[in-house]
Amino acid sequence: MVNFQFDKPYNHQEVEDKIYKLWEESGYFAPEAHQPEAGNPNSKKTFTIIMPPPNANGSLHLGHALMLALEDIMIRYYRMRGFKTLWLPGADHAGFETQVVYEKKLEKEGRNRFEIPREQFYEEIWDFTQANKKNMESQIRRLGASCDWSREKFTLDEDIISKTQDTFIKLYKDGLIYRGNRLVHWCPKHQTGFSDLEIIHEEKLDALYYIKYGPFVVATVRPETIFGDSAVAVNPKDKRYKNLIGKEIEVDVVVGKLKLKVIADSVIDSKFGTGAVKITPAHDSNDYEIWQRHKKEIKEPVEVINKYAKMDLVRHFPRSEEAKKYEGLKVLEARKLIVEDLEKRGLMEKIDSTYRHNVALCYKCKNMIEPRLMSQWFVKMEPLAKSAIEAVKKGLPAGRQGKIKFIPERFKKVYFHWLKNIRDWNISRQIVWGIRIPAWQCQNCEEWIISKEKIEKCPKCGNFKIEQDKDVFDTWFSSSQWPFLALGWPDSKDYKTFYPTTVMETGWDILFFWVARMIMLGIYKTKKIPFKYIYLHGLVRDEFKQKMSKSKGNVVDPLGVVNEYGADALRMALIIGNAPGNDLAFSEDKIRGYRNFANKIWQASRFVLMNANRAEQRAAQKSEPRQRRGKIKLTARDRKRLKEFEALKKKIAKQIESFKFYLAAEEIYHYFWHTFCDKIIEEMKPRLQGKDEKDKQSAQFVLLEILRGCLKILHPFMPFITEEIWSALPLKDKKMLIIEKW
RNA sequence: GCGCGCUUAGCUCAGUGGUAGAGCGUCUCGUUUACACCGAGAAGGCCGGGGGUUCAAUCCCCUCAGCGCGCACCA
Repeated sequence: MVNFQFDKPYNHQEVEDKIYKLWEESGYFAPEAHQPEAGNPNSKKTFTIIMPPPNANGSLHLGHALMLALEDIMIRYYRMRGFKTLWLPGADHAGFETQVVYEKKLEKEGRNRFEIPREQFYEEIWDFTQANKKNMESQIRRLGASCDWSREKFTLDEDIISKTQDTFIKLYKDGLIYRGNRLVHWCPKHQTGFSDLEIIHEEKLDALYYIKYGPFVVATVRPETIFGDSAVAVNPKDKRYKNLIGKEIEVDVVVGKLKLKVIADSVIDSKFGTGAVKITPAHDSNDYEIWQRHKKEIKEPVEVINKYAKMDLVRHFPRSEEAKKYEGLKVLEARKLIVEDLEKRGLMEKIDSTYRHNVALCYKCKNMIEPRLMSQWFVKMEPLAKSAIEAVKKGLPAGRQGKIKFIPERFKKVYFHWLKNIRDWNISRQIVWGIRIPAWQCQNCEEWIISKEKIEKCPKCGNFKIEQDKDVFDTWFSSSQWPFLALGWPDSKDYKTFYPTTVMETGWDILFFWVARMIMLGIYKTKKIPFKYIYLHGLVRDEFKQKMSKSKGNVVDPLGVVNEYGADALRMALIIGNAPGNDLAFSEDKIRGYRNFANKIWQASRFVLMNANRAEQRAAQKSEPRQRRGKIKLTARDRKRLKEFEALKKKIAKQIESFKFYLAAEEIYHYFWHTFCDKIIEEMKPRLQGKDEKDKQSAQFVLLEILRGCLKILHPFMPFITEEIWSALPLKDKKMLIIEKW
């Protein structure tokens, strides 16, 4: 009789932690430890995934669980196929994101980041992320991820910081980074500037004010910016204003009178409003663009709103009593006041209160973005974007590298569209938590010196008052270099062995933030594509297809699910029915279904093993199927069953290799339950009870043979239960299932 | 404004140029010693509307509608 007792029903809680420990102790997560044998056709091939490093500022969510499930399926499959397989885990310091999380914590404690010295603030967040990182790592383990912990990297490891700064320096030397005084998306709450990607647009109902403006009437939603106006613009073809173009006009702006030029620009739509627009280059991005084109005609931008989104007027209108009234008012308060003042003076022509338009908001706090003129470091994107387009369209010319492929393909279009219309990237952030920009400025002559080392003396004017830029990089600037930096570029063995990596698997929501930029900077630094495939998964939503969010209270904690139903069930629930790029509806019913499936596997295995006799067990110890079969004569029907199974195996292999995990998982689920259990086992029952020894042997052989095959196929999807059952199979010199041949 | 996606059984979704599929749910039956986290069976769909290509369309093309989403410097 078989020498094991399976619990009934299957108890994942007793199995999962134990199995993960065994894997980890075995060392098989590292490519060195599962070194494929010679003679294996795949033994020289590598399969590499760099794990998108989760933010070390909280717990894992279902999106992480999906990412881990997908990547672990690939990794386990290719490991079992004899590839040299590396899955490199990491953790992200996640600059701005983490600082915001930490600031919220400070707020609860009644503290504020601006009261804390920079170094102390950094230290505190460091400790905070280290604690979170540990927690996160244990959560990743709970989900069964077979990643190589010995190679884990953190985005603030010393070498990563240093090499990120090197990239900045190289870009600067190549003329791809410049210091630009430009209009930047500024969040008054978070007190930092952003790139174009960190703002969102939302439609809003606002009033459109028609203001008498010298000889014009201009329409604006932001009358409070009138103090900073630099010009008035019309369309060059607009007959109404033709003879005013180029003239200077005088405008009453309550706190004083402004002398402004009338300029012509073709972006002005003569049908909108009155066809005349007041131009405020310091506080509006359109107006800024117009200023860029008409610098010689327009007077310099005047900033009348400060970084707290409050009025800052008096310095521009020192003699005006009215200006004092406005000083320090918040933008909306100032708007109310200026409307009143304009009305008092009879300067308000009319107010259209039904105006719908899009406003820019901070993606994090959803407060209004206040565009500000600021000096920041910008990356010139066009040349980088060009190579990134080529890498997907034609492949890189260097070293005949193939094209990067998208799964699903439709994201290619979105990718191209973004890259073709790309604008320069502001990488300066006015926060503390991140990699310091290696740039120094002479406080005397304002010269910038780019250097990782401290600069003592200005090379231009000889002054000794030099200060380092207080800003840090946009996190995505370092993240964009992650694949090659995490592998120890440029001379590590890992980099040489595993780069370019095979698959980049991540959410489509960070296609621009991360994926596109990894391709750009990867090619720029290494001359190679960073990965061959991009697999983009969708959002995990709740059972009603609602976005999960804390405020809605519909967030599902993956660890809670693991505790109750097991990691294997969770993985199946995340994979099945989830085509790449599509959002997934996640429900408790679904997980329950796959928990039941786990039990089904358990029970069927129990049955097969209880019915395998000693002879069969001895035979099963041989490694080759033909040896295993030995002298057993199979019936025609049994041979057919085995053939069917071989065909299924091939089909599933093909599905996995073409990234159709949702199909592969469903296929094996269906086969195991409704063919193996419902048909094969059922038809074997009378034979196992029968008197015909030969027929019995044939039946026993087929059952065991298909079971072991199913466990292998199932293993990438449901690694815990399959490994546990595998350990009970009667096999001699058995390896762990994780490194068995698929 | 530009672009993308979706519309198939009550729900969530697969799918293929040749008379419709899964899971969950529903209904009926069943306590056969692997499993009630089970088994046997059933009901349930003009595959969003219209047009076209084709011997044949849920699948290809056009168009309309509804929903969702991305990008975007129109005051």
